[in-house]
Amino acid sequence: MTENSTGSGEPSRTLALLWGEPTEAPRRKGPARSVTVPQVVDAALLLADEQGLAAVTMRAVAEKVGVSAMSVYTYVPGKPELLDLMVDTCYFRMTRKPWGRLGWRKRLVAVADANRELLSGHPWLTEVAALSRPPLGPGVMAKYEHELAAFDDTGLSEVDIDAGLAYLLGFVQSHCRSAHDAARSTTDTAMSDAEWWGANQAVLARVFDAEAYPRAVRIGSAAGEAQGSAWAADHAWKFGLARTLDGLAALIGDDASA
Amino acid sequence: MTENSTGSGEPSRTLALLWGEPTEAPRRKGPARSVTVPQVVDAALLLADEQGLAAVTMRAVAEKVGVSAMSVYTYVPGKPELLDLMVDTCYFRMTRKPWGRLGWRKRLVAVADANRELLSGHPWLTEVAALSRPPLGPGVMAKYEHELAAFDDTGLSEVDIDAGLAYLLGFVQSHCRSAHDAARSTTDTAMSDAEWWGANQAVLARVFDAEAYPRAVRIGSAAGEAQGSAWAADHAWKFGLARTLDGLAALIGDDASA
DNA sequence: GCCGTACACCGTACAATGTACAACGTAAAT
DNA sequence: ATTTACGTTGTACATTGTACGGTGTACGGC
Repeated sequence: MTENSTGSGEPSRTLALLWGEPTEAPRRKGPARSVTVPQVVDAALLLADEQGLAAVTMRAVAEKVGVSAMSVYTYVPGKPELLDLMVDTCYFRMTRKPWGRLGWRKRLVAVADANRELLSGHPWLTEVAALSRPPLGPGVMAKYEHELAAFDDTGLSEVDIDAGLAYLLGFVQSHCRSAHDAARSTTDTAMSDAEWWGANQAVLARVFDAEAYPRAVRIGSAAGEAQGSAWAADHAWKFGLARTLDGLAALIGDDASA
Repeated sequence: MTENSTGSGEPSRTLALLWGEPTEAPRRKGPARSVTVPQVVDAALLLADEQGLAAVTMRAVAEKVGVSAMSVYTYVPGKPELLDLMVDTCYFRMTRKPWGRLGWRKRLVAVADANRELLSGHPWLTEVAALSRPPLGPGVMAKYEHELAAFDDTGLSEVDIDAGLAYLLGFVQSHCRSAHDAARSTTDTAMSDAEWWGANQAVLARVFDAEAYPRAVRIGSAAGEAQGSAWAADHAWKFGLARTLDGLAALIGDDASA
């Protein structure tokens, strides 16, 4: 195990798990299973949401569902597959309202907002979810289908729709990852931005040639002061989303926006 | 240790390390140090570049520089700080040509290309480098200053320049992260895209309702076939970069591009 | 010249992780 | 009643970051 990467292991076994094992012969030989796969996944999700991805250990999940550590392996082939299931489950539970008569721009804003909300509720997703080659479960498929539909009336080619959606989601994921670990660095060091700046200022003053970095000093402090750190994330969001939509508008041709 | 997060520990100590310890009294009491901090960092960089971030263990670094595992801690407070040093060193070594008379669009393309090249040469950077609150070392500062200068004649406000740069870099990082772990998933499973698809097709055919996901099937296979997987990354790059620049152009006002 | 002290270095040890392995028990199939 | 397949579990191992204490070295003050 090298990393928290998703999507390793025997693929067909993983797929069967993701889709709920439809080949399940209802009667088996041995003793009855004491829990279910969704219970295991839910336990892992609870741990990740409440205490972060690092708290998702096989032993912790096992204890949460009330079995021994090794029993988890009878439900799930290993930790990477468990992560796949967690991701797909999160995707599956997103609410998906039909698009109705909204223009493409409002649709894409809705896609972005929904993904931002998802990643705010499950920050660990930014550390785990791969944009490319995700686990092909029902959640991923439903999400993909629904978000593709947001591009229905844009007139883009199929390849461009795929690329455009990936681009939009890439922005959201990148933003949320930054916002998330900015929030975490102020949280789990128990050190406010002001304190951190104060602690470093002494060293910086001794070592730092302000004349060598005029723009960095000017713009960095301007950006730093203007943004109360909590507000900063919101500003970056509005800025980035507007840029992203304008960039796509240049490709689509803005007929009926607003 | 929870994660490969950068930037923990006593901040002033880290800063002094980053800036090469200018308070260094040249003569000390005990025996001479057998190696130097840059040697330690270079060893770690070599490991990361050649065998991935997971190969950067304190023991491996120690062996590479020829000391015992615990001796590394006399050069570096801990692993997070070592990662900070690695990141800052990579940034510091980027080539920075003065911008001359290029228009803003070409400048931003150059910024994006340079960062893409950086992240291609050091893929582990996408797993470690935080866009927000990076280690304030000389490399980070020089890079920041140089890239801010690319916005010099755009007429943007200071806050917008900062946001615009972050937006551009966010795209590059997001793209390279996807490209990198797409490449890795075809590499380290020893399974080509074709094999992977073949292995999954049987299960998917049994479980998958093609009528439920018309767009996903159509667009997904269109995008999949059109892209020979190696070509896909390049296409996504060109697409995304064009969108990003168009998005910024909508803010800047395109006077003299090309 | 001598010695105390500060510091570099190192071996050992510990807690946490994913998971391989084998023993044990249970319930359906024969 | 015996076989057989499978769920459950305890133990064990390799790997990680790093805390701790011991050992030796070289400089500063006498």
